[in-house]
Amino acid sequence: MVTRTDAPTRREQILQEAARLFAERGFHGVGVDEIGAAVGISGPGLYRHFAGKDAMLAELLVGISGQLMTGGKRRVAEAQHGPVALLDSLIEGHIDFALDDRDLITLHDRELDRLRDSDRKLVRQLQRQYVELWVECVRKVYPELAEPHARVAVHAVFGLLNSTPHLSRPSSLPGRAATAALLHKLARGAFAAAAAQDAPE
Amino acid sequence: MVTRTDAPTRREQILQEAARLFAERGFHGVGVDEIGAAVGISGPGLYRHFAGKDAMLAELLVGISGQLMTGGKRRVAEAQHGPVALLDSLIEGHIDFALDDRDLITLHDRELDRLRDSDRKLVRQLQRQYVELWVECVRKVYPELAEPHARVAVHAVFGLLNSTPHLSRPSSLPGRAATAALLHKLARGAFAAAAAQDAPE
DNA sequence: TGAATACGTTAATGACCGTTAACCTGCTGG
DNA sequence: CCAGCAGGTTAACGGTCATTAACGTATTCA
Repeated sequence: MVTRTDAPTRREQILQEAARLFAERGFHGVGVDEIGAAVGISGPGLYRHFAGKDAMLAELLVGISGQLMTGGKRRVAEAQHGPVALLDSLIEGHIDFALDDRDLITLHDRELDRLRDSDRKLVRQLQRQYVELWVECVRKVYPELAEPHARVAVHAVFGLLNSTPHLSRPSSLPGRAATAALLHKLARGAFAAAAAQDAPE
Repeated sequence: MVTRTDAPTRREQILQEAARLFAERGFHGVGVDEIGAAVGISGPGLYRHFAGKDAMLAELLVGISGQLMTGGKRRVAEAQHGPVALLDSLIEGHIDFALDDRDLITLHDRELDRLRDSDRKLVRQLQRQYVELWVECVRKVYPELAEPHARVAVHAVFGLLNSTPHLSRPSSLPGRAATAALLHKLARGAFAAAAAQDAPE
């Protein structure tokens, strides 16, 4: 992991606050004045940094799917201990993202339809590729699992891993590490069950 | 299941179309004129049936959580074959809902924050009770699972089961029955894995 | 019959909000 | 030293949109 020591640029501040607000109240539910206020400048000042409100959302969503996709590809490339270890690595990466960037995860599947056509296409393409990464890996681990089933299972596990934002604010959570471990087990268990032969009645 | 033979009232038509539109483009992304047009009347005509746009969303969300809660309680009351069968019954009920009322499931965790305080409180309370229903049942099936873990697992499984709206339109799905069966297996597998002792390295 | 009621209509109102215009200030490099 | 740019400001414009007003029509029923 690359840890940054330098201060975030104004642009980055804006993106972060915009992500928080969009996640809280929805894209249309937040005004540019509020986003400005959140970083200490006022409404129209944002236009020195972004072409418009849409552009902020686009940059956020493209950034998210790109990051997921990049991380996934890196893990695939670095895989040296077989498909099982790779699957664990993918799961771990996704969990880190879900736990550390709740706002982005929320936006990711909530505001996609508010994008311009071209941006939406790009994001969807990245998402699809990311899914394919997982599907391929899952099918190597569980060859008996038919492809359409594997795809549904992958989507379902994404839903499972992305469920953390729905938890009442980090209150009585078992602690970040324990939560991550639990989610990991849940995901692995789901895949394993999908692949298992139907149990006799 | 109670099957209705009589035609839906205008009110119900409106609610259904509003649900579809809200799910597609978000509460703030849909105008009252569009909702009206979807049922063949125009904008302000809706005010003969609802106090306002907010009221429609409120009725939808309260209805959803109420329905989930009622169905859950009924299943608990009817349970006669032990906790395992009850858990299966709860899972089955939730899957039916997720597959048959995609729009409502989508709204359910996307637009909650657009509600008036009192309505939001009511919905959240119903949701919490529904979760508790599940948590109790899960803990009977897996007594070794600590309560906070069970709660996280239940939320995660909801995310898993609610993932169907994210699937590209009912295209290459394995068919409704097969999808339901697969989701069921995934959910059971996830719970089982949560309860299993940590596997030795 | 005829009054009330249910269910629409179109036009107007008023608020909100994204965006642009016009203007200001301080730093920075030639 | 001053030109130019980066990064702000407030005020104004224009469109969208929920809601209300005012009005019409058919059905019901006493």
